[in-house]
Amino acid sequence: MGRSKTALFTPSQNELADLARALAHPARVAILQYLANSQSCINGTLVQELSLAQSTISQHLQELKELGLIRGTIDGASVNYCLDIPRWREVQQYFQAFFEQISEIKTGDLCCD
Amino acid sequence: MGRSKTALFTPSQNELADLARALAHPARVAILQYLANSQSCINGTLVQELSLAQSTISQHLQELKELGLIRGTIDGASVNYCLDIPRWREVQQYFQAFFEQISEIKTGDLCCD
DNA sequence: ATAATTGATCGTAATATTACGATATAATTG
DNA sequence: CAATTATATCGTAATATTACGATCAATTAT
Repeated sequence: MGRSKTALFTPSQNELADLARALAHPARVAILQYLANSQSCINGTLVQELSLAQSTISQHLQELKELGLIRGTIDGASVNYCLDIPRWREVQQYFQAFFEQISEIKTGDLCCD
Repeated sequence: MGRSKTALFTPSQNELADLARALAHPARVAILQYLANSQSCINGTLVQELSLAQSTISQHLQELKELGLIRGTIDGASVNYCLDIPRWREVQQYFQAFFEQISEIKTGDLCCD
């Protein structure tokens, strides 16, 4: 974030920004969609699906994991990644609240219309 | 984006990622909230509101403008910034579609529960 | 016309992200 | 046990973002 200024903003603003950052890369969007559609959600499968290096995908997975959006459970030599559904609903709420807050505004209220 | 790989992803994935990137900084979240709540939405007011340099805020405003999320109309020496409501609804739809796509999945479908 | 105000743009430093190959770790197979 | 497979982590280069001061362009006020 350049020289970091997170302290200037509310926890809620920082939280939304963090969640948005999770979706702010097409590879992570693709990963989430793939996990949503697939029963066999393992890292290896993703490497074939997206054409990115294994280490790159692992890195993206870690980021999603840190934000709690996905969970990984060890299954022998491989890892089963899947969406964390409860957390996901929470995130959806967060975005929805933001969007509602914004679109509450009636067109007539705006200064430049 | 490091070495850019946008060509690997669908237009839809890239579009969502771009929109998410717009929200991926607390200053921009704050700007959008402020514009939503305020009738007097001018750049100068924002500089007092957020404590960031004028040039920094201008930069954030340009980013939001490029994505069509806000519009600026010149009003004498100053500029009136406001949300682009129609575009905003479009964006909301975009996110909503994504969230619905994700949460269509029933818990039982997942491999690691 | 000059000065003051407003906002955009430029240049640049600090920092963060993205991507990859190489290597490490852990489980599985032969 | 050695080889293989699956994933994580490290190191690092390329690129992008964030932030600021300085400056420019336009408008308004004196």
